[in-house]
Amino acid sequence: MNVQTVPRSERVRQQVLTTTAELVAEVGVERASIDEIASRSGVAKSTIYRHFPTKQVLVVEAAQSCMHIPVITDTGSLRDDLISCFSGMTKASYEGQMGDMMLSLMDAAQRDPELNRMVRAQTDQRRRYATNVIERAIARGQLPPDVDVDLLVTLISGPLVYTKLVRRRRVTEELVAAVVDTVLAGFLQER
Amino acid sequence: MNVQTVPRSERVRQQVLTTTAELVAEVGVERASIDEIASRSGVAKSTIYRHFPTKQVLVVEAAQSCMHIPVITDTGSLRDDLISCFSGMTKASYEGQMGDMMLSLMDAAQRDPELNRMVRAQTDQRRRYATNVIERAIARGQLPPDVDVDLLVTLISGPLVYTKLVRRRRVTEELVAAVVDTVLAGFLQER
DNA sequence: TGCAATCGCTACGGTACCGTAGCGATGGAT
DNA sequence: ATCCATCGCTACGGTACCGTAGCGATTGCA
Repeated sequence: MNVQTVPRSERVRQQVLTTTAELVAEVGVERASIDEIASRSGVAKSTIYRHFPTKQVLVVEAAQSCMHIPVITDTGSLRDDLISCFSGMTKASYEGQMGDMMLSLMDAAQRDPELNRMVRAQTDQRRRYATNVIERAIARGQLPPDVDVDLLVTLISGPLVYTKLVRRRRVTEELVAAVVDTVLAGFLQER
Repeated sequence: MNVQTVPRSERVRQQVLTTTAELVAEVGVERASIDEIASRSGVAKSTIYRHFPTKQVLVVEAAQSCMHIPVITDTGSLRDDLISCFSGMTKASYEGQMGDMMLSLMDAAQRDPELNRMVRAQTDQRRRYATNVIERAIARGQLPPDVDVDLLVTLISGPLVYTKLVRRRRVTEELVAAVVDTVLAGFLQER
């Protein structure tokens, strides 16, 4: 059917990865067992071990496979770019499957060096996106050059993450806008 | 030695609870086993089951046993009260043992109704403390009466929780002050 | 000092999971 | 149509954990 034939091996591999992500989202990293992944995915356990040497590796790859990259805009308006940036990151990190996996991944990362590197890399990447947006605004003179960029990023990221992971509420576009507006107002006034 | 003799039963019970908290802080809820708690605490496994019917109950009680209540001040200064309030809550919830337990507790709470009730009760309690401080300030006319209290609490709590749980950095008194100052500045200017 | 409650110890049955192995079946490229 | 890589299936050894049971030892109060 496909003009571009997908290798059988790759199909199986993807099936295992998506099933793993589903199960981790449901029951967490620790309670997600290879046996369950096997029976759910229809892929034999032995086949899973032919693709992934261990459960840790499988979980890490599964998590990576469903991390989307947010789109970064450059409209010239700091406010709009920030809202767009953080809305995108929220969708990518805290909605759907990824949202259900996040807490368990972060917990497991406290004890699994491999997972830890992945989670931290992801966090740093997110912060870098925001930092870039802010530094462009500084270059345009929309923010004073001595602004505490790190604090600014934390002040915006924090409430969104907190709303999702601690309060377990949806992070709406309105919330993102309210957070950005209030924080920017605070930063612009304070000096 | 003690004038007030502590019942033997109570000593053992406390020993089990503190050991459980320690182990959960180390390896998380899922990997904390009764056998390990028994050998670490020096309390026999059979004795543990004489006190706690199941592991879930034990974990819940252990977590509750090391939740401290922050002291709430009322100095008349909104800024100072907020800083004091959130510094206290940070110490109580995100430092020491509790800090190491938090992520795993929140993750486990996603699947354990008992734990979930406890974590949410704790979160709500924290928010109520902050809400009270803010409403006192509104009564004093230090904030406009139509302030979005919920958003304000989220804007302050969020960055602190994010700093601790996601970035895994210490929440310093300076950070609390910087967050409170910036957020308050944003709220006071915005109208 | 005696007695009843409580404890520690050891062992057990049952379950769930990990990761491996062997073998027959399948499927897709040639 | 053939053939080799890949798969599914079943079974296994080993480990870890849960929660229970029985019994002898200890503790602390009377």
